[in-house]
Amino acid sequence: MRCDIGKQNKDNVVEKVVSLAKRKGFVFQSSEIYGGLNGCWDYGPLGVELLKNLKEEWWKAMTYREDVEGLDAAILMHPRVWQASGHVDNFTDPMIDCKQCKSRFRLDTLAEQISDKKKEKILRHFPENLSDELTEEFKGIMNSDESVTDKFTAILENENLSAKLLEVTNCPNCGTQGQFTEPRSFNLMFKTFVGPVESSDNAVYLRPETAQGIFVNFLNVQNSSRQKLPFGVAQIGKAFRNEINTKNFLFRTREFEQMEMQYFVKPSDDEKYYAQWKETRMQWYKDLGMTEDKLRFHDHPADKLAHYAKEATDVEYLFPFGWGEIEGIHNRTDFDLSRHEEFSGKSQKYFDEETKEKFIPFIIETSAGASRSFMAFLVDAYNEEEVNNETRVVLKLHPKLAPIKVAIFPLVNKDGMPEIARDIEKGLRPYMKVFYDSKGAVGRRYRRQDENGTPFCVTVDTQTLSDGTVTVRERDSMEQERIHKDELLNYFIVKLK
RNA sequence: GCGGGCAUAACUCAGUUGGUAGAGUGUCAGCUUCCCAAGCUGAAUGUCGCGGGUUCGAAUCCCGUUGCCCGCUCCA
Repeated sequence: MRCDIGKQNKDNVVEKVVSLAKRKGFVFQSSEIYGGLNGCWDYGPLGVELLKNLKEEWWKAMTYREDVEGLDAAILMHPRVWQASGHVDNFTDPMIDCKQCKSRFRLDTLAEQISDKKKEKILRHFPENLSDELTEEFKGIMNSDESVTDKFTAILENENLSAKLLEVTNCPNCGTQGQFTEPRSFNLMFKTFVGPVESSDNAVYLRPETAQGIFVNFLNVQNSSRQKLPFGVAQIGKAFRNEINTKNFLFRTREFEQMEMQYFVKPSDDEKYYAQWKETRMQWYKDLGMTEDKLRFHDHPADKLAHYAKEATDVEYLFPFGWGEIEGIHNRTDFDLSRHEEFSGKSQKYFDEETKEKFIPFIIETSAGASRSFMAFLVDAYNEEEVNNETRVVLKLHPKLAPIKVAIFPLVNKDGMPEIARDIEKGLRPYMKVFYDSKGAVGRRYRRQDENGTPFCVTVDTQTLSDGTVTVRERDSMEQERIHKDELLNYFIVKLK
């Protein structure tokens, strides 16, 4: 019972944020007037500012330093890139469902869920009912030196034998036989075509990650920037994955934006820089005001690492629906550059002047989700407070992230106050995103800005007319101080630094 | 992809046994207001997600579809 109530409250937060996001212009559903497009979202006037600020903070933190260069690679890349990266082969998940108990299994891990004894038994009886041709294929696999699990998996992944084996395999969950659906294969990459003709000869993919654009430019960047190891290359850009399920607002979408930095190091330095970047990246979220208690590392256990990784951890944020990854930090070893060297035939080695050694660098990857961070910052900022027996909705966004930095009001819309307020607006506008409002009661205007996350409101009142000072109201504390209008620009520049 | 829930104004929702839609909030215009959203007057807004069907008549019943949420699954 208590659980259910808790869940309801949690769900409400996401719903409230989605509702607020639409109402105030942060996020709209893609193609909404046509009924929407699954898993795609548009950023509205305030959302695009928040997203831009978020990316800018990342860009400054990650590239305004001696040892990191920026890059913006094309979304479309040579198809061989994705063969080298492993995405063509590994980015697919053939899956089956048990019609009886509705359990779903990945074909490549199904064998692990069945005992060796059982598998041997199934395989022993399997040759029955096979055509001669298939029997040959079957024997070929069985005569290898692989483990029984690998043999079983090999047959499951064999186009001709798979269905036959599934017929005689029991569901690991409910034990029912012969109730598996056909394996469905999903390649999570979006495919399209270069040029006017749609044929497999000119198929290309929308990149499923920005990282490969960095890897293939490793030597270009290194040569042109004269960088020496260790150094990094950073990039912000869209990536696309044809996810089976989209979920949780901006958290799992088919089109999303990444902020990735690949740090090239001597192989012997990998652990040092992996640890260093872990801390640096975690601190970034904290510095931008994300609640510390809702941040943690989730280290990947050694047996669950991706094929390219030696070490991996996620920076996770406690969303209303649970912990979710907002950034991955990986030690990718020399996997990527070695693969590209192999597939392109172009040496990717680095020559170390000091030791006179030639080697392929290791890569420490920091891969942050811009869209996911956006959602995390938004959810984290959402607050409802009781003020004078009323609920105040306020987005406590860090001033650096806030879409609008300063709102400027005349206390009343007469007596020369609007003119002064307009002058103040004009003076600040070239330096920061400002907003002018003269409509309705001033309290209402304050609350409206609270919902937008605007950290400061300037109000021109009667006293301004005589001594030139205005009130500056701070969003979170709702406290005011008087500042001379000519000091405002400096005041805010310091506050927003 | 499976199962469940939901879909009515910008937002949150109401809509009785089928008779062509309402409220609150918000928005806009004006008045009032010297500092924290509920003062006054007035106004705009919906082919009731979309497409079929049943019916004299569908927001309401049936089928399909799309989207969102939850669970499972998945997330190299």
